[in-house]
Amino acid sequence: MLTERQLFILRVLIDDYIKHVEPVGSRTISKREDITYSPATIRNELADLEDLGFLEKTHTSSGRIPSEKGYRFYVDHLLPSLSMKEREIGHSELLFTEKVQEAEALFDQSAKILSDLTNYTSVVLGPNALDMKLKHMQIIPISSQVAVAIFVTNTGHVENRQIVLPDTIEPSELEKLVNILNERLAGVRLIELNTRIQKELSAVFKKHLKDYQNMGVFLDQLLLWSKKEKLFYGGKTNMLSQPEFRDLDKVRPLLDFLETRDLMEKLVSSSEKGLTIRIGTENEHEAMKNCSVINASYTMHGKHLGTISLIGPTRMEYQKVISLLDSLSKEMTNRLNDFSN
Amino acid sequence: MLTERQLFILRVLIDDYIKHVEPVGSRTISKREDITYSPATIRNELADLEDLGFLEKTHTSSGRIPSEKGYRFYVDHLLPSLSMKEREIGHSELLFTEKVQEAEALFDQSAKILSDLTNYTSVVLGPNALDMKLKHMQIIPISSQVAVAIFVTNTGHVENRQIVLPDTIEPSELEKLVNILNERLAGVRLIELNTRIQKELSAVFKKHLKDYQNMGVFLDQLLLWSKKEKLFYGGKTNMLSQPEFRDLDKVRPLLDFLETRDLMEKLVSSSEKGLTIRIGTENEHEAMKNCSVINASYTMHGKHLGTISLIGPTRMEYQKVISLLDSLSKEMTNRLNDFSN
DNA sequence: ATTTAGCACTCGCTCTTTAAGAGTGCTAAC
DNA sequence: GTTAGCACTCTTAAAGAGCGAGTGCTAAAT
Repeated sequence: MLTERQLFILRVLIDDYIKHVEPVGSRTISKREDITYSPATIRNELADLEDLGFLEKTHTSSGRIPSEKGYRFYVDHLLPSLSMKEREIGHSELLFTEKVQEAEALFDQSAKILSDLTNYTSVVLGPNALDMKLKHMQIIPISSQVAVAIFVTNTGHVENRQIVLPDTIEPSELEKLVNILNERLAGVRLIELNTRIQKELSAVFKKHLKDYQNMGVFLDQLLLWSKKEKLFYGGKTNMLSQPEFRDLDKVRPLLDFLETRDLMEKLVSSSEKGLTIRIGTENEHEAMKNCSVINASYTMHGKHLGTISLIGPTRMEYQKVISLLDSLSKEMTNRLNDFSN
Repeated sequence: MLTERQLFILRVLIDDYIKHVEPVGSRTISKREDITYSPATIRNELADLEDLGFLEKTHTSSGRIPSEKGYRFYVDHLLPSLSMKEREIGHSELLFTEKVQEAEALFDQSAKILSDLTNYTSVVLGPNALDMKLKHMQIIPISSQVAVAIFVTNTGHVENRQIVLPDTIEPSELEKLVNILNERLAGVRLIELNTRIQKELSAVFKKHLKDYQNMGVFLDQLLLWSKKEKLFYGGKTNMLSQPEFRDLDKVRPLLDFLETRDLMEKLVSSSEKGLTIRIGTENEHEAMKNCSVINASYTMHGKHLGTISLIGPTRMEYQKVISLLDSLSKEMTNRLNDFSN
């Protein structure tokens, strides 16, 4: 268990390091007005904190920098109360240029705003369209063999794909099929269409469709969902201006990471509501070992839809960033719910 | 006018510089087997070529590097015949993983292949969907006030947007409107829909639609095209491994440029068929002053659809890249035309 | 009239040395 | 328990030496 003084010193040190991005020595800390101990005393405390794993040295006679454990402790126990939150909230409303009409524009702008305000990189993970409910579907033939299948969701999202029409299928049959699907499956989440069809509609098909046999492959093709959630970026290159990434060999993996969809999706996904912070190796990827990721989820009618995330160096300004992310995700939630009125 | 020998030396020098990315001195050139002159002679020629503006020095006693004018001359007059082209062509067919079904996947893969093969950055500018012809349109109400408008083109592309339904409009009227549009405007390019309606359909509307007056704003909203051509990237971060961009302050503007849609679109657009090369400042942007851009257009039924482009340092391997780009754009053209069979 | 050998000279790089500065850990005194 | 003092470590920046690549010019050779 840490003493009051240790807690205090740890917090002061991390605050200072976050601000100046340079190892902090005992003298620097002792210079603060609210500190009554001498540098020597502080040195002793620092040595203890280092032994406990909260601090590190860059070399034998350097000042201290926070370790990953230090940051974790700082984030969990030492963050100043989010009292300044109020001030920021007023802000974020103003930041959206004019009124944002479509959800995509909202996501895009949110990411941009966040990265502009923080100078870090931000990502918004869009809602998974496949979780939306089918409003209407349609198949529009393009040529004798190719058609476009279109699915409109209750949220106004449109999924579409090209499909190959089997030779055997007749236009009238196709129409019947579409009618059945629309009648029976409206309101079903896209992702569930497949199972619902198999469970409930084979009888109906058998009754109304002539060559039901050949339909199987066609239906599979029609309902083979592949698209992933969309990602909206802000400040992709901001990492380049962070002092700890001044080195090309260190930024490269990071930028490559940002460009790799799968990794980003995994990084930024979080089923949890609210706010999660992952520090350094907690992100479980080499390229992210010097970064922290903060995910905040936005919702619609209380349901988790997606996340807005910030990626920055481990010594990011947690306090500022957290309150920002918190208010921004709430603002997104508000606006999204406004859309649906 | 340059002498034979000057031409020869200029070409050898640029070839060497492109290969080794280091200033080339007289000794290096004289060491080549097919050179019979002494370093001193070459020094004289080099001085002349420098006076003529084809070469530069990095400092008073360094070897020479090509100037922008030098590269331009090299590209225009000195490029070895594209005899190796044949060899590459066989290649590019094989490089596509399995069969590519949709156009988007083709563009994406082409960009990836190109950047993998060159280690530079590549961009494919997708076709402008607004140049495609309307196959079918539809308006699907989501709520009492919001609807989704969907336009399917003859190429199977789907454009969609959300629109606000005026209170005054009745469902039956909406249906009529859509029917009229589909009957009268099938085969018209999306971009032209607006003018066609204004020119030819006002009479029809007046006849069939009740509140034709209020329709104006609604139609404007419906046909307000904003989407731009899509961009597909490959090797976005490849520039980081180019020796001339080892410096962070030099890459930063470049990467920022790559992320700026407007600039990229302008950079990569070219109405010309075939292949265009822009070197350094010819790209008319500070961030691109040390880069060359090569655009190759791909077509469908002989019509220019879009471009596949390569962005690399001015000392890129023009020969290799040009032949690659040439065959790749042709391959894209082939495959696109196959789709439409 | 070219071409070439020779040579002095210029830069850029790398390596070493030096000195200054920041910071630590330890000891002994307060 | 706290602190002053001090030896020691490590980093950084600056200065200087030496090397190598390359040039430009001159004078001789072809």
